[in-house]
Amino acid sequence: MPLTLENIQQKFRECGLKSTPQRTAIYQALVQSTAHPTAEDLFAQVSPTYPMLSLNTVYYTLSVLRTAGLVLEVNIGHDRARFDANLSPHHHVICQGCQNILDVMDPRLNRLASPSGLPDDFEISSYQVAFRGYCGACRKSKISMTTSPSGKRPVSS
Amino acid sequence: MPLTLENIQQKFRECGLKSTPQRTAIYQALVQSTAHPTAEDLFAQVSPTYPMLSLNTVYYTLSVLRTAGLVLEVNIGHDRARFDANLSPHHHVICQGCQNILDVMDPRLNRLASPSGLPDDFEISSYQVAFRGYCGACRKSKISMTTSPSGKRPVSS
DNA sequence: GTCATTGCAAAGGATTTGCAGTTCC
DNA sequence: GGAACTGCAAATCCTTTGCAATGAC
Repeated sequence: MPLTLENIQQKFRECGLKSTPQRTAIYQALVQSTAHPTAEDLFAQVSPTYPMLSLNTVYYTLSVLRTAGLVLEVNIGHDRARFDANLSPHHHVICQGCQNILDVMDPRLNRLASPSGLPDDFEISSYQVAFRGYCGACRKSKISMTTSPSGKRPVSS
Repeated sequence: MPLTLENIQQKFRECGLKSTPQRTAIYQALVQSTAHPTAEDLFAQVSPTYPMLSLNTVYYTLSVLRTAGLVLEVNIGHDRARFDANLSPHHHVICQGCQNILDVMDPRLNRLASPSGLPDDFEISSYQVAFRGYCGACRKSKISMTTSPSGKRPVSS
């Protein structure tokens, strides 16, 4: 189902959040994206529609939505925080070339056995698998890099 | 086997790295730790022995060792970077209370099937499972917090 | 009307960079 | 001797905080 503005506003109300244009736009942008955008990505995406929007508001909004349980922080590495509105249990694949993150919905991964070798009193509540590798495009660059006589990296941006 | 200074220095030589007292001390501290320390942790640990050591050097050394493949960056969340000299394939458990990281060596986790639903041309090269939960000590605090009439958090530091 | 939300500016913390002096090979 | 390494300081980047003005309910 497409998430209409009414859907979003109702969702906010259910969570006890005020519904403002900025907040709605930020959440909508996140819901519509599968790219696990950063705060700045969202800012760039919503900014054209709301030129007055400040990056600070994006951070604030994301922290509110995260506290309300409407979005998750998906952190790959310790660099900038990335966000995800996909709340169903899933895992991620990260391309080590372009740093893009894809969702992995494979249900087999949701049935891993508890790991052995932990202290008895450690209680596992959740887990996530992070696959790393190279997407098609980045593999091509890698190959041309490897075979290139100069050994130089292809232009990356 | 205990990693002697000679072992370390030979390792450095094999990787084409110069062997300096600071570098050796930093690497040794990391090898001897299972706590996945941050750069600052290592700085604090080595500092007493090398009072002239600068935090910058720790960062520089860690990046050199990482490039050489002698240490791995283990990033849980997007906060400060944490490092690990344990190169054998393993996974991690993170306590959401104290943020401590434990190694999980369960070999079953090293045989996960490739996930379904990926683009055909995506090549997975590795993966890591990050378990989250609460260690014994933090579970106790949680329970006492939950049952405490005031609902206040126990003093955390 | 009240309180959450917003925007702006400034602070904060982790990490990187520039550069001169030193040390290892 | 030359290149890599070190230390210090300053810069950078992402994120948070303070505060006054605005807007939702």
